[in-house]
Amino acid sequence: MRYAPLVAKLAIVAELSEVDAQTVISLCDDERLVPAKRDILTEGDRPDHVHVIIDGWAARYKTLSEGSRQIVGFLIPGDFCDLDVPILGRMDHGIVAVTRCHIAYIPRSKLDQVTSGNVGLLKALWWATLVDESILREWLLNVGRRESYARIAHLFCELHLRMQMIGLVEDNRFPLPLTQEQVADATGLTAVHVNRMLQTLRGKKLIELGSGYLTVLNPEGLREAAGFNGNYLHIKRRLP
Amino acid sequence: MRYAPLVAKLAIVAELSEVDAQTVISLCDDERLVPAKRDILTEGDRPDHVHVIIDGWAARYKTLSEGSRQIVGFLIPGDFCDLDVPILGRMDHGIVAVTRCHIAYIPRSKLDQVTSGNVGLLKALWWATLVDESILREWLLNVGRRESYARIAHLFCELHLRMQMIGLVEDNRFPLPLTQEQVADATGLTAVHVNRMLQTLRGKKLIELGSGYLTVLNPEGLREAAGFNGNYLHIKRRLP
DNA sequence: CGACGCATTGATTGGATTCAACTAAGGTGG
DNA sequence: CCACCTTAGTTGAATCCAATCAATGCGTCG
Repeated sequence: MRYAPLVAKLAIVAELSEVDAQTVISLCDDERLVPAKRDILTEGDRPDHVHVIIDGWAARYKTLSEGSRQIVGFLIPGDFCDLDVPILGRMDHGIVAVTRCHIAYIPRSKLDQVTSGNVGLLKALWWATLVDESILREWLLNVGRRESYARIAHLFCELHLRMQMIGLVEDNRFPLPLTQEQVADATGLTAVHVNRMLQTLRGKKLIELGSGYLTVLNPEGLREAAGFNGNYLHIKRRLP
Repeated sequence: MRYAPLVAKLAIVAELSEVDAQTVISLCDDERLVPAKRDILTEGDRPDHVHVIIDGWAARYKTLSEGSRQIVGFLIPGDFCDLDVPILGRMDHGIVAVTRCHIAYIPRSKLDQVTSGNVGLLKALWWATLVDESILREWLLNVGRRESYARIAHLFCELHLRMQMIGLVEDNRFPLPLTQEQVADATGLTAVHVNRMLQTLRGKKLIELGSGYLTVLNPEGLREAAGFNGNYLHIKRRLP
């Protein structure tokens, strides 16, 4: 059901009782729809809600004054957009909806109230933000030192694993609603070059990509091509 | 004095009373020396102390199996190495001493004890880790989308500002103990190319670099060359 | 002194960008 | 219902920024 990704994600680190799960779900009663390509949050914003992706994909991004864009993270169902705002004060980057998104708006006060009485849940939220940070380090390695081919393979390995964490992978196949330009912006390449590298990935029978889905034909081969090691995602529990 | 950087850094977000400052300093009584190029922490470690740089420079890094290295952050006096370990469980990257480093080893229990009774200090620590995350996003933009010349300029702008935050800049001049290879590893370039770009930066009279010091001759010019905007460092107080 | 680390310079190569054209798919409105 | 338009993906050719390979200078330290 629609909150399964969020609950599954938190359950990776926290012991969630049935009651806890219901508590989390009850926080998400104010849900709003954001169309694709619309900003969910803009640089400089001081939101007073915490935003959680219930359904759809979004991307954190930063831009250069001359116009080029770097995507600094993808947000999938169960991900929090702005847990850092109460401490940092304002968004230092934007978040844009990649697909149409269902977003839960949780009043900060309500969240504080729940977490102040539930250490496990609080820790799960910190875990989520620290894993985001760890992912950023890995992305920096990816963009800074991996060749373009491995770079794209690595991104796919990560998304594969993250989608698995929230139960959205079946037979190594999962929704991947990204355009080649978005992949380019995430990997520091151009769309044209991404296109070419995708073709070599297809040519080597590692992946099948099209109509919004990615099938990993050869998971071990893809990991090898990427030099992928998932430790940086800090998954503490066996995946379903 | 030797703890000034640490206190200055925390004071950027927290109201530190004289007593608070003394409390923080008293945490640092177990200080150890790490020679240059030695690992302070290695990937996979599960340290039971929190490590704080009292003096010297260090670098967070990740490596590819084939050998190339990406520096994912520089640590200067006042910086914490491993605040995330209690939540994540283990280091997902290494930290190496760039210069000889004086490191304070704070027992985790002792830190917990102090922060549990001092919300301001706790928030300051969270601020520090979230700013690290923000810096990572900016670095990703830097490596992914800025041209090599601007990339290096941007790094220097950031280090300039961060050194200012902890009171180590005089007349736009501050210690910069990095080799060109280390700058290369931080910017995703090669040492040879860094060398050439440094020369153009020098040629344009933006910087003077040598014998372990960087002088920013033209701060505004350097910021412009870099497309630098310091908001991502989330400095909430006027600098001294 | 010799060895080593670091900085510098030149010549060459190559991976990725740029520019441009073209196809395919999908949605919209007359 | 089909002409039109937009968006995404694909392909080719030319160009360029940064990497690579290689050699040299220079200071420091054992």
